[in-house]
Amino acid sequence: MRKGVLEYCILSILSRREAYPSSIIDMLKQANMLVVEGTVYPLLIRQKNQGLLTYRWEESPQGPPRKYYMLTDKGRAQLAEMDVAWKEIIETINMLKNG
Amino acid sequence: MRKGVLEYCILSILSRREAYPSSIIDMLKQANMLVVEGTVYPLLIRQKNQGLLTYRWEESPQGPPRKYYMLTDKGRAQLAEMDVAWKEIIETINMLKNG
DNA sequence: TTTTAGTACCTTGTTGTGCAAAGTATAAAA
DNA sequence: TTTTATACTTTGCACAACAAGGTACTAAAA
Repeated sequence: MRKGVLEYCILSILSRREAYPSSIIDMLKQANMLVVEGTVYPLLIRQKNQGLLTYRWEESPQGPPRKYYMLTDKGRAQLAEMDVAWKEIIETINMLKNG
Repeated sequence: MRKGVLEYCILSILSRREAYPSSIIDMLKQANMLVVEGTVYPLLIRQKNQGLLTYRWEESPQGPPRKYYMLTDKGRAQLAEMDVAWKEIIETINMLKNG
């Protein structure tokens, strides 16, 4: 069931602060939202191509440079829509369960 | 985002009472969970093949006979697991949004 | 100076889900 | 007997998630 909400999770994470893919994966793992690189990298690229995200390179203290992603205005608008949609889904489930 | 929770929705509907596919689709539509036949029929067959559902034929007052689906014990157990998983997903989203 | 270890980003091929569209079948009304 | 309404089913496509493997940069160890 977690599958469908991944896009929402990533926008939510980036709404708090910019982050690079490896750290996003770590955050999702810590939140019990297990995912793998092969899922997250293409998803970030898709969201960037939709104009929801943008990024900048930054040198790392150790290792190769990091690609810091952040929300665009369009991404913030999309997140606001998804906040509404998410509440509706929760309502819907409650309705189906309780009548 | 609705996509991933369809299986859960159907088990939830059938936990209240048995139902035939056309009426399940109507219930989902009324709950703003828009779906189409080409999604629901294969899903019901999948859940039946997994042993989560069973069905019986019943004559309709008008039109062709209806295929009434109902939960098996295994289906009820699966639903209980999904109830837990669903709560966890809601918690996870909250955590990602608020830290 | 070459190799290894650690970190980070990316791609390819497979699988399964959701959907549009078309198809089959029953029953009753026109 | 054709149409209308209801109901179940199948086919082919598109795309998302994943496993697995690949590329590349940096620093420390050999």
